[in-house]
Amino acid sequence: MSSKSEEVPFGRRGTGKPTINDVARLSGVSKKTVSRVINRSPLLNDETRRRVLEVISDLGYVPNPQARALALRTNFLIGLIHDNPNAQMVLNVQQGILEALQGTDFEMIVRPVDRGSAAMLDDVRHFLERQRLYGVILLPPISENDALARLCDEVGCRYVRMGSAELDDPDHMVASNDREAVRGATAYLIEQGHRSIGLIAGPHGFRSATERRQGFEDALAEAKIKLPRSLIAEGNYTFASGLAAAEKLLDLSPRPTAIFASNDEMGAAVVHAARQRGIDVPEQLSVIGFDDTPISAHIWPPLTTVRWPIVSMARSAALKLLVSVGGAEAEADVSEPSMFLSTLVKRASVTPPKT
Amino acid sequence: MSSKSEEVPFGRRGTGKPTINDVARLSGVSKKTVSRVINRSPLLNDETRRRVLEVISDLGYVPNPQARALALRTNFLIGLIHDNPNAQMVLNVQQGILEALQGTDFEMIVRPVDRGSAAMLDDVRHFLERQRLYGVILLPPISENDALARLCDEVGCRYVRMGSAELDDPDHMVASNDREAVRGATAYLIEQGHRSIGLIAGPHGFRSATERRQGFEDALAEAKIKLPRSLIAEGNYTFASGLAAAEKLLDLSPRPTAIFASNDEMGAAVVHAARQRGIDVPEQLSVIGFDDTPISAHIWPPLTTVRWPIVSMARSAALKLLVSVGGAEAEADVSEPSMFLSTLVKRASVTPPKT
DNA sequence: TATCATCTGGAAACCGGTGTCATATACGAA
DNA sequence: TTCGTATATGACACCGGTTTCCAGATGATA
Repeated sequence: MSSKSEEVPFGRRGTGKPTINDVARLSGVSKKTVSRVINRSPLLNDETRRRVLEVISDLGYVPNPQARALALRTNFLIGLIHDNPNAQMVLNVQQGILEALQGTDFEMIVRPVDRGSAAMLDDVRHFLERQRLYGVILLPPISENDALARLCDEVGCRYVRMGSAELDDPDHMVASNDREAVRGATAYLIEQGHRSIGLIAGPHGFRSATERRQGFEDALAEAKIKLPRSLIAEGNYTFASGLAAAEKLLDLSPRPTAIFASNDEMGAAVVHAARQRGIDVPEQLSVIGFDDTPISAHIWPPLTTVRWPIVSMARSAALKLLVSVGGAEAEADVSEPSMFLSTLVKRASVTPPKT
Repeated sequence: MSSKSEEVPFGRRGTGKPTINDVARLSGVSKKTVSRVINRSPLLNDETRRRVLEVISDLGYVPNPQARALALRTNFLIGLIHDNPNAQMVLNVQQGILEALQGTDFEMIVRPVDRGSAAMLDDVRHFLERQRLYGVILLPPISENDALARLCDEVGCRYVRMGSAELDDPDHMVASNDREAVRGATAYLIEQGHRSIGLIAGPHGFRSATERRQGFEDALAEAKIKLPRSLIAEGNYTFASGLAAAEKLLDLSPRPTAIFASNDEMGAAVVHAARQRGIDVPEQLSVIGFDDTPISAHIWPPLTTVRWPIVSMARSAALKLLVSVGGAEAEADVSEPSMFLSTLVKRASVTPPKT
């Protein structure tokens, strides 16, 4: 004994857990039958099923996910691939996914990626090929990358993209109607009497940015309001970039009486910049954000914003992936919705302009 | 063909990937030898190793993690168990863990739990037993639950607890010196001339709350300042609870000239409540928060706060779990640090009192 | 040169499930 | 009574690695 082993000991640990063989032996059936019970095969004798279930329950038997993963050539993990800098949004998405996974055997694995990196696609490919995930959910903005979606197809990994507009066929997509929502929010500002409205757009090349900008322009066009280019500033969804953009707009003269920011971080930055300049919000400047993340309710004044149903979208995305599982449950073939509507949340940051 | 299969088709998908057998055949050695190469066994002929590595590289062979997990009786997943409501903090922890896992074969799996639920421990036990995680990281506040740590021991799962004070032996713990940090922050307020300082404490029963409160009391005691109970209000780390607590303190008369909030959310709430009452921060009220989450820099005025090195702590926690892996690397036995120091970040929310 | 310890590498079992296919029983029809 | 035919179950190989155990090769020592 204690003969020095050839190999490094690594992670070995004994496990005293009951296996499918134990269950089979004790209930006097074969492994395969136990497997059938576990997988809810419809071809079983009720009496047999009952007996096996009883033994399973007595033993506290739990099937080994690793063994299943090996045999089925896919594990029970849903991956979340994202490069989103907004913590609240990422966490909301995680929450939505986990809600969907609740009660199933699936778990969630998180994988941030670096859009900037040239090796990004290779990294993801390596990741997907190694892990043999059941499926992945792509969070914007990286979800807008078509090459990534193609890659998933290529390696045979199910995927659902979350987005601000249609990106793909509904089976692979969950989206919100950003354009229409922003149109509505902007129209609200116009209703209130604003005519000089600034836009802090999202970064160039982002679908969400384009959609929101178009919604903004739609509303102005409807009201036949001209939009000088100077009233559009670009940010990249961070507070800091929003600050810079806000400063540009607030230094204009005449100054816009309202600003629509393409997300709450940048909206909060507008409020911040205004305060630094002694401009009162909302008395002298109305502000609307987008997302309805907690920050919008926590700053003063609380931000009027567009509520983006991100948790529901994420839940739906995860459920889309799981469809075709469930087997026996046959949870009706009510397919998950693919399009979600955003709504305007009116808070204190908007009033009619003084003029 | 198309004979209706007995079983549900489930997740099967063909995989055309090279296996260890292919590698063995092509390089003219046995599976075991390939396995030795992969696991960096020191007992190999260099020539053999070279040849095998070449074939591996040619084939683009990647070992199947599911098969390894089955054989080794542990997978390559690190779990993050948390019940923390602060998105930024959870994400920071995820970031730290992922930094540590970078370049290894490990992935991170996230598991939020509900402290309130009576079934919490059973849920976690089930989760750990099923998944056979390599190890888990426990985030506060749930990390302070000793029963949870015992449970990990019991099911044979490595764990590291993150905390605000020593919770356990250093092998299972990464902590910060909250008490001393808060003492310093409070001393700073006292230096500035404040004598009537309010505290918004964390929720009763939380270690972090106790530590921070004690640090606060330490500083006052050192300066021989009496602390009436009315100057202490309790929140539960959320913005809303901070608002209620702040209102209580701000309605006092005489009103405190400074408030220490046990986290940034509640600190931001103090600023918010002050503004609602027309109290100027920092002219009429100084505020200090804790954590240095982004919100502290984004509100106006930016919050002086205690920087909690949460990313480093999380990274260190993950590295602690991975110790004993690495095998050949033998990355020196420099053990990961267990205690981290928090530092005061001075921003605009503190000035000497006017009086 | 004979002997023994040390390397090196292979065959086969194993981890714990699943698929395929064959078989045994039950039952209705010819 | 004799066949299908459907239902219920089992034997066995397989997923892709790791480990045990053993044997041949090598080199040092007597």
